Amino acid sequence: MIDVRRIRTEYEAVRTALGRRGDGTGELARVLELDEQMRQVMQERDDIRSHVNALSKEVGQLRRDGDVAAAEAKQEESRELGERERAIAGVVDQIGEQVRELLLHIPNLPSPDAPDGAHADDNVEIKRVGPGDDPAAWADHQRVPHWDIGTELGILDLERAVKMSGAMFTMFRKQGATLARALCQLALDRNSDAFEEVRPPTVVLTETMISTGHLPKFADDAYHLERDGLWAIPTAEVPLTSLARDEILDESDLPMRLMAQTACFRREAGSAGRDTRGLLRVHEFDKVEILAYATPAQAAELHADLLARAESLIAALGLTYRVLDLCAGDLGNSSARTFDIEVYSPGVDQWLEVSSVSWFSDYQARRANIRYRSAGAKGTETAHTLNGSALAVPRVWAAVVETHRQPDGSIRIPDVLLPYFRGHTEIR
RNA sequence: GGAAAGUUGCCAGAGCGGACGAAUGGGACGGUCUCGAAAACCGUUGAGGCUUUGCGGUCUCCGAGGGUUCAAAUCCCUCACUUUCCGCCA
Repeated sequence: MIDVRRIRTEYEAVRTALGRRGDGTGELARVLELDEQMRQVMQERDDIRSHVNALSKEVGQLRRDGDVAAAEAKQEESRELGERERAIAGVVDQIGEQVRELLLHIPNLPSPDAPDGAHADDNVEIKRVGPGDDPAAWADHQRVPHWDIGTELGILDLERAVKMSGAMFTMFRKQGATLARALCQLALDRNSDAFEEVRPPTVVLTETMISTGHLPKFADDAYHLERDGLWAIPTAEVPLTSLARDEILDESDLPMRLMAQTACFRREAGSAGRDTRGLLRVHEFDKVEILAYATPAQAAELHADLLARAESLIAALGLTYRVLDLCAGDLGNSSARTFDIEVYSPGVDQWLEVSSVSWFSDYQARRANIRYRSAGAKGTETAHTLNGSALAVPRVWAAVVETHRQPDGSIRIPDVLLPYFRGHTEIR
């Protein structure tokens, strides 16, 4: 949520920044108008309340003095004011709700550092490691899609997953299941130097989904357990961001770094028919997320660190990848700046987005009411939040299997995963 | 799922219609004393909105929401959570 005061005081700048997203600045003018109106009515309400409070004190005094007649006169006066107060207070509340509703739908301001652009095509590649999609770099035995490899080796059983749960659900078996687990374990182990491991709930309240910006705008993308008013999380970002909701952190505790492996659930409502084969787009998958709460001053350095950590994992798995600086028009709703890591996977001959590392400035923290207090300073400030996928299983699983397929059809297990493979060095 | 008790500031805990944003104790911070520290003593110590160049003014918040009243931490209703007991259970 953007700070209303910022809309009030820097209207043009906010409008211009939002304009860079390309999807219009819609209700911004309406917010400004309602806010103006609300402050006026609020002032009026507070004046009446002040008057009522004063009268009530006088009534108390008069009654103690035994002057019942005078007290009753004051009561009558106060009663009339009370009626007006109720009416005006109702208007304030109503406008307030309207403003909040509008604000919840307005996306975050892109960072000035985010490149210009309207579409994914305008994202800026800032780094490439390995051969990427150079056709000369890949052998025929690597040009087999993971669903074929998985079936051949008996490590991926999509048919039975569909029997249980329907299309776009998956099931790993044997060494395939081991690989899925090993990837998560590796991601957690490599970040345990600086991140606290958390195992949060995967089913959460509406308020928890609102805090990160997943609701109210994107309700169609999430699984909803209506009977209990709960939502299945699309990412561990959701519970981890609410961990500190409505709390005031100590500046000395910042940055606060958390990581969690959870199942992630996505309805993929808007992407029917795309990437339906194999593991590229699925309804449920495991992911290790790394997240930080920070002061504004710490944010840039942390953002770079999260990216470096996500990147080093991909590199350690021997995958070829590129890093994209997302343009303003392609940023997620809540993000001010995002770097994506895409792995090139030779079997499917595609760049796969495997990680998204974002800085949300104070957008989520304001929704979630997460503040911090500096030693000695008066009052509190809104914190910043950042997060990134350290490792999302299905696409990385696919890339590992396709990249490391040997001429004899077996899969070489990357060295960093060997500790989790009970002595095996290959999948066959 | 059933029953009982509870939810007040950083913590403990009082208050049970009017002088209560809230006693008291502890903690933390600052000061006096001291070569320094401890002890003692003094002081400060919640969050937020609107307004103001500033001093300040004003409103809201005692789990949440509603109600009664001139006036609610205090009375009434609903809900959530916590603890204990019973039931069920990986």
